[in-house]
Amino acid sequence: MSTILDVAKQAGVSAMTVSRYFNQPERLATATSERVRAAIEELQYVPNAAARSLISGRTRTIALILSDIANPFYTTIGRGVEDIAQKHNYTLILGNTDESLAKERRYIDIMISRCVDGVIISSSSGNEHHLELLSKRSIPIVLIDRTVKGFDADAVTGDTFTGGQLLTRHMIEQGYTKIALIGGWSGVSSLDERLAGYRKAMQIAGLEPSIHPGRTDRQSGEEITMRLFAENMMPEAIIAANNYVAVGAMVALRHLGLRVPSDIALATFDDIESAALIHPFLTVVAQPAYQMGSRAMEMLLERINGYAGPTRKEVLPTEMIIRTSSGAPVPDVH
Amino acid sequence: MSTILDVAKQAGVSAMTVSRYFNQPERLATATSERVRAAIEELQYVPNAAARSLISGRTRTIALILSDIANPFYTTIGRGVEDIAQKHNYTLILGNTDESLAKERRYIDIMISRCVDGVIISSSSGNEHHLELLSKRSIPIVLIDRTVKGFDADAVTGDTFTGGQLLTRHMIEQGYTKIALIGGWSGVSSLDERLAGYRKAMQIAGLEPSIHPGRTDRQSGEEITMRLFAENMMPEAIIAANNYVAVGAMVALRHLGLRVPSDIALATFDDIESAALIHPFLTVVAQPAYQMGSRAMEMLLERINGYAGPTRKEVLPTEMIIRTSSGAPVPDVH
DNA sequence: AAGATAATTGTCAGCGCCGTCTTTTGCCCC
DNA sequence: GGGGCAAAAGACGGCGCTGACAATTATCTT
Repeated sequence: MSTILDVAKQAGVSAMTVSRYFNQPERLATATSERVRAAIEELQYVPNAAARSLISGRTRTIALILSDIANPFYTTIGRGVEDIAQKHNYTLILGNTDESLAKERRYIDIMISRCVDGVIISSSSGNEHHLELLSKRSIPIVLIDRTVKGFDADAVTGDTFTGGQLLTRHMIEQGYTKIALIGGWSGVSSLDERLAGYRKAMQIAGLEPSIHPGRTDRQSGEEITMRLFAENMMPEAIIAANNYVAVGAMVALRHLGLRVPSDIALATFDDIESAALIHPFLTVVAQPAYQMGSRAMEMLLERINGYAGPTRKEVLPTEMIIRTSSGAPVPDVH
Repeated sequence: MSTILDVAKQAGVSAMTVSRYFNQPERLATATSERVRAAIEELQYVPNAAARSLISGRTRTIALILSDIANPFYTTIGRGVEDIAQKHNYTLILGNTDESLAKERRYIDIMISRCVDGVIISSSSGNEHHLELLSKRSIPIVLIDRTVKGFDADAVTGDTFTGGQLLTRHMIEQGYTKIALIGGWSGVSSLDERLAGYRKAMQIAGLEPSIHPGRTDRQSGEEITMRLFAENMMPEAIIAANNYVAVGAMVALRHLGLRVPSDIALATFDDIESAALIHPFLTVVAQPAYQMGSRAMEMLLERINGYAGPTRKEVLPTEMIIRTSSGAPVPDVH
């Protein structure tokens, strides 16, 4: 609407003086400052961010790129990122990729074009090609939840290898021997780690792994579970690659008339907190999603503010929460 | 990094020609076009969005301002908005207000400063003051989930008055007479409507309403429920103002050693889909959150693209989903 | 083949703001 | 009261891009 020049005219000063009102207020005489303030208020002037960042090259904007902004795990991450961003006067751009590399690629271009000051991304990529585009332009990146092979950057992840191992061992301790791992695919670090943890625990126990990859969404969990029984695999326990796969599995099991945990045990990764509070049911390896988000944002801010040291890989501890779905006696209401 | 001038030099043309490559490609000779394309590729040129919008005044950005981006109801709305935005090449800025008018106000300034092309907002405001700032600058607004008294704008809401009435009547039909409404506060349209629906149903049945306002978060639901029993109100049924309040109520009830629905019935608004799929438990009045989001974005796009007709108020139907928490015999697994 | 028309490309200025440098003003001291 | 200095305010250009118009080239027409 009104520009800096309008304000200047109104206050009877030069545009530069108005600019200083915002950027170096201590350099203005009190009387001038007050005149400018009044003019700004009267004209309801708000500086144009585009013009500012055209000069500064900075936008006080960061991008958060996730595969599904409706998944409680990611929204909790988002909440963590936003809280810190807001505290530091950064604005958040949100991108949803649906695990599509093409969409991810598109967002990268948008981020470049918009000169975001930094990017937090949970990349579906096995290779690193896209992300190089950002770092080539020295846009700081923090990887979250998933690392990318061959691409070195700050990263915040959960210790999902240990989580996978614990979860599998827990199932074994319940006396199950036919334990199937369903959903997820190779190439995505967090899923690979879960898989590795599962394999290790199975191997130690001398059990045959039974791996059924797919995607990470609900439908995939449903399909794989249905297939499992259609093909007469009849596992005694299912470990789902993530929360949505578990939800899909539950739907399928109900469909099949199977009761959890009496007919079959189920466990997964990434807690759905609201569901657990309503009804503590799913045994999970929970990752500290909020903390992952806030920590990632903090690390990004450090980079934005000039930290140029070696990349940092923060692996946050995961926590196994035993509830009823895995068939264990639950010590207490959690 | 590289500017349009670098590309122009590289391709041996003027900057304007490069600009046309993006904006009016049909006006370039094929050979020129190809030379420009090559130069762009070689330099990995990406146009600077700030410079563009400085001229055009448009940013292909819209803002989504919600009270809690981690609440499944709002994230589903967000997903709906994002899907449509992405399809039309719009980028999403996210704002989280925690029901704070101050934060809401701050975001409004940020939106103005960033020249967003439109705003979708679920305002916590009873009065309309902030939003006028946007409309004064002719930034299109679509209200979502909540309307604002005295402020006329396009709006997408759920029919939560009818929902509230149905839910209350449902409780009454289960034979409950002491039915408490908890959480939420006056001034927020969607909560007021729920309240009105509740009142009406209670009145028709000749029952005494029992209203215990608060906030919309989990903690509030927990506190109010605890207080209800501390003060010996002993309701037979609780209707929570929204999903998070219900989650809080569940936590409190479990704490109190009460079983739902045998000791007390519970129902609420806004489904938590993943929770329901894991375990169909909470009776709810569900709003079509995804559709609300996508519809709001579509309406916003129409405004952005010049629609200047009268404001539209879309009230989407809600659906009562009867599950076990309300004590009704559940017809079938839902 | 000259003039007219259309297609293609270029020039220049300016969007709103701020960095840099220059000018003006106010103040102090002897 | 004038010289010297610091504080305060202004002038100017340019960030990267595109709109409006101008200039150039190609394509027709008769």
